[in-house]
Amino acid sequence: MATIKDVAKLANTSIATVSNVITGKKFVNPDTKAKILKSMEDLAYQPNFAARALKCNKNYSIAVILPDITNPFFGEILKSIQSVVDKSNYQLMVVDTDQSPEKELIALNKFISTNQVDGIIMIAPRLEENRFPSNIKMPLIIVDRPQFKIKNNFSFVYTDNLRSSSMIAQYAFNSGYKTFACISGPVNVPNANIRLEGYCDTLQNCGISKKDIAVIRTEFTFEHGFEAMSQILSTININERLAVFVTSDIAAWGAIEAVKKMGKAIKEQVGIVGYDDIFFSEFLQPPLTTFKTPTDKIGIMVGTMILDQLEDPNKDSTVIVIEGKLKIRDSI
Amino acid sequence: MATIKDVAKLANTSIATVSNVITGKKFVNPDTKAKILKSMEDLAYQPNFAARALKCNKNYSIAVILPDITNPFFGEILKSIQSVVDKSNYQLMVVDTDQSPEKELIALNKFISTNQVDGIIMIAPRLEENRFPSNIKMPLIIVDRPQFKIKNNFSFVYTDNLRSSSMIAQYAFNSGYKTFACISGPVNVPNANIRLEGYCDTLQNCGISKKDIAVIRTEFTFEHGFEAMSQILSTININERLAVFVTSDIAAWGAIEAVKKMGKAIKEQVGIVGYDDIFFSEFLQPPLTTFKTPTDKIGIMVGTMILDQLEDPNKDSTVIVIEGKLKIRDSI
DNA sequence: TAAAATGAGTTAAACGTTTAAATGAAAAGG
DNA sequence: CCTTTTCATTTAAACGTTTAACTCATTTTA
Repeated sequence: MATIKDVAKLANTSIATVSNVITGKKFVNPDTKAKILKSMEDLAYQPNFAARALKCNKNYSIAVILPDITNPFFGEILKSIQSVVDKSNYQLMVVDTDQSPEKELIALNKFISTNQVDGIIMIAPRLEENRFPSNIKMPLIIVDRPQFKIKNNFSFVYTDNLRSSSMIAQYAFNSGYKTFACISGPVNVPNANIRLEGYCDTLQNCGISKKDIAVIRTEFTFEHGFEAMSQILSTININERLAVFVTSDIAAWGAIEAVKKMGKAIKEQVGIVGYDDIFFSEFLQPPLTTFKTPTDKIGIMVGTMILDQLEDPNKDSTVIVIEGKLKIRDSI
Repeated sequence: MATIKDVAKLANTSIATVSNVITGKKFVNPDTKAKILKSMEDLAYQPNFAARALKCNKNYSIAVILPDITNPFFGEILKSIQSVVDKSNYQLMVVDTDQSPEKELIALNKFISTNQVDGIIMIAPRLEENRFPSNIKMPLIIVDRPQFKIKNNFSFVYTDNLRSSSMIAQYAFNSGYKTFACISGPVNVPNANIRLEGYCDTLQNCGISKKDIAVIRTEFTFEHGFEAMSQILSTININERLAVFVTSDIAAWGAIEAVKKMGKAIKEQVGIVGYDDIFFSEFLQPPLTTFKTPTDKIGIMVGTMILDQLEDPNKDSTVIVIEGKLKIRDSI
């Protein structure tokens, strides 16, 4: 592997001048520059990453910590982040934490202390606010989770889950449903709590008593959605139309299949509304009404923000709320 | 950030001795060692990644280049690779190439020349054999794609797609289907070609003429599967039971929905068999018969192999063929 | 008892960059 | 015509490690 030294020798200049043409931070005589460029070309020279990182205290790497790469929702955000980061010379290091807050913390601490990355993006972390290290010196963006209450210098990019679940409740109520249920995610997922809250509060404003709303907390999977829905149907006596807000599309799909299996009619008897709008939601039978979290916009925002912050280290952290959209299809 | 120098000063030793306890390559007096360990603890010392990388010519990073992170199939493999790499002190750099051979080549060349990674894993690359750079000095593992014909020093981990699609054909034939079709992937995906080949060859051995097998080549998506299946149904006159091999589960799902929409009965009139066995295949209506590519085994194998090769640089490259399994469910 | 071997630790060079400070030739100023 | 300024380039230090070569005290060997 050719080094800057080899280039300098071949071009008959000093290392410093070669460095100057590489970084472009100083003027160098066009002739000299051409000679150096040619030498670099000839030797297929590529600057050594580690040397540069050591000297500049910059690794041109960004960590992305996410709960489950198998979930297309996170995949879409990651892909969208990459689409903007690709245009810079940063690389993404990806860590799948298997939905474990402990693994999130381990990964976070590792990246903070070893300085192998220049910035960190955490997508939908489950770690409790007060367990986040307070001495984080590099840009940290928290995605798909609302701004923390406790003091910090993190950036946030998220959709307003309170508002969206309120819209969902309102839509269900307006569609003539009389009884209501909610199958929400695990209690350690902040957004699962917020969605439940927004749904219930709004229904209450519509005159539905909170204690009449059946609530199940469970994981975001097909099986758990199926299971929870079965349980609701076997518990509740549906005399009137029942609306169920399932706070993730994948679980909503499970719920739909459970309803079908019990021989009930979707929409006529039991309405289902999901959350996220992942790629298959429009293909379900019936197509799932759900709230779209715009993964593409989020990713682009996050990518742009972190590059900005890396560019200008004393740029302030920011909080961005992105607008989602209720996708009305045919399940409620 | 504390450096090795600070640790040495606090422990009242030389930096070399500190380095010796860090690397563990030389014996150091237990007392001294304890003192140093304590100092490291007190200063929350973490070795600087870049310095180490520069000196040792090792970055403790592995690149993973894959076509589409949004596809759970690739996500599962990645996750499984990570599960083993996590136990070492390597990190994964992930690049999504958007199914573009050009982007694959760009990413590959970048990683080869900048030495920011110590090894490369390519999952299901579409790049033509002869376009792979020949001067790759680091371990390269190619996953889910058969061994190249041309000379190289790459490792391969894959399932025998010829054999599995042969099994599929045989199963379809034995199940009493009389007419046959195949909806396979893009022509630049080697496995799509192989699956088609295995299917057709085996049917031919069963006495089905190749020219009687309807073939459509299209992308691996729900929409394309739906589209292709609709086309087949509107073209072919089904007097006898039709078996369709759709070479990816996601497209197979689309195909199922198309059959339903046309008012035909799955299995009785049109049988569908998929490929991959991704997470939702068992939940489809009817549950999809498909060939399971064991993403977990593959990932573990790949992770183990690359760590082995990084450990011992003059270890030979290897070729591993992993056994998959026909998952018989209810769609054919 | 002198010479050789061992053991634990230190010194200093090296990895490949960037960059502040130094150089020295040419241009501008008085 | 000598002094100052400007400009392109070079010299050398620095980033934080690892490691080969060295040191020096202690133990072993003959």
